[in-house]
Amino acid sequence: MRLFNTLTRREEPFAPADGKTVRMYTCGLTVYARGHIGNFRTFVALDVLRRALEFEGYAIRQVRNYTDVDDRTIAESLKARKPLREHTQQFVEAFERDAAALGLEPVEYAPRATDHIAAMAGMIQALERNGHTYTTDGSIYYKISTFPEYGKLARLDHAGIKSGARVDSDKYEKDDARDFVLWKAIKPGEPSWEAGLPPGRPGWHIECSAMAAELLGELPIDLHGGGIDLIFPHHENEIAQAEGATNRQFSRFWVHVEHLMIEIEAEELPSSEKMSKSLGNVYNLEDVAAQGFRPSTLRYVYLNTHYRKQLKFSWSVMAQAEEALKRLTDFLARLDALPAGDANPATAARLDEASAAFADHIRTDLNTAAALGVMFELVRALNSAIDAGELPAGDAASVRDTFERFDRVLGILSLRRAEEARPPVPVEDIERLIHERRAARASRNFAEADRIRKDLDSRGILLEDTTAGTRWKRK
RNA sequence: GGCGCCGUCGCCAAGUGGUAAGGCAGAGGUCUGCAAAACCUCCAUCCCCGGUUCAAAUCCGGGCGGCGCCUCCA
Repeated sequence: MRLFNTLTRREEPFAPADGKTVRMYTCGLTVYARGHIGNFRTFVALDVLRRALEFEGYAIRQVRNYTDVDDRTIAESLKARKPLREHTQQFVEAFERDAAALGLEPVEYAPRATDHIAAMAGMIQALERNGHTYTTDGSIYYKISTFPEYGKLARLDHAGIKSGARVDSDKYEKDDARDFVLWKAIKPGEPSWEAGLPPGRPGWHIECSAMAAELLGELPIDLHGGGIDLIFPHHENEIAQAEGATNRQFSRFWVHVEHLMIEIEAEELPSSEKMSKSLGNVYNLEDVAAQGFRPSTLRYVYLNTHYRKQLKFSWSVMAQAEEALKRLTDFLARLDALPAGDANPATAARLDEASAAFADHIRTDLNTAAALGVMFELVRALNSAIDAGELPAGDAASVRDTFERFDRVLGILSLRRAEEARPPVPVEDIERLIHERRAARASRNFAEADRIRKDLDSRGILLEDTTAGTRWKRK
């Protein structure tokens, strides 16, 4: 497996340190609002990474956290006049629903930051012992000047950070503009913890360092991932914390996923901007459904672009993906109606070739777009073989196996299948109507046959007549 | 102002030194009660200008355009 490592800005061979289990930490959602499809691009990309590593035969121990205490979660819970925990709970649940809808595999640990305050306090105390901190007005800060390697991930030099055009908006007093807060002093109306520190609450960055070390064991962990916007300051600060506290490397590999972009309307020149809550240009899974699309289609859109490239999202792209996905599922459905006969030796060769090419692309920094291309080339070859009468039923199982193997990494076909299992019309009704329509067609009552098809069509079910009978699918 | 990424067919998108994957859309054809699906054929020389090389979409330089980070952010 070759992966692009942000630490070195190079593609490098990746394997877990112990050769067996990948210990990975991926930054999750800040639960002050429902996650949008830009957030989920990252989560799906990291899910594919997880699946690809499993495909390689590794076991996985993954942490994906919920940030449930920070300025925004607190502000929103105050606004909603709800306790912090209660307010964030609904977004944790929404995330879990959305994640399942997009076919994300469950992770081993999905901790909420507020359940791990003690681990954070412990790391802050270790940083104090190592001389990396100072306290001002009850808040504890990380003194960057004590960590010479600061900036090694983001590759920002000190001068660059200082001369930034923006003014630091943090209200707390810091010695140096680059210093960041580890623990914020208690403020009226805000939740606080003690945990052996002055009453207060954790800064944003400490949770990830602390939970990674607590849940994944000895540092360094194998891999840390997240959205590209987290490189600085979040991941840079995580490194300073974990390495300052333990004097060990934090993570061997860093993987970052590019943004999902959305077009800016009413601009003469084609331009776009990242989807983000602060820009107010977000769509979530509910909006996707309202446009008539299923989560599997979105997952396909995600995989059609390499994870390190900005993804140009639009509803037109979704419609294109839906058609592409149908081509795949239509092909798989054709496999059910193959003529009897023993396996054709040519099929196995074709399958092996495609499997090798597919694995090769996935192993090369997770090139899912190229891997999809392999899949479609195989579909065309096999469709041709069916038309030529060269793909007998004896080949069906191995063909299906091959696509199932691809899908263990992509997670698209199984997701679509799960969606199909809940069609808008009960399956018994569909089958009854197909039966009635067959009788009508047998007696050449085509008007009635067409009426039944139109009726189902209006309810979201398409009927297709094949030599092996009539089959149905969702629109 | 600093750091970095990107610009490939109408749309989405692989390819990063050896002569342009794939999907969608489109055109023509085969098949078909109709419809669909499928198949066949057609459909780009890679933003512009220089340079390096036997050979460049791929490397270098300069433009033009888009985007991100430097502040909360997936």
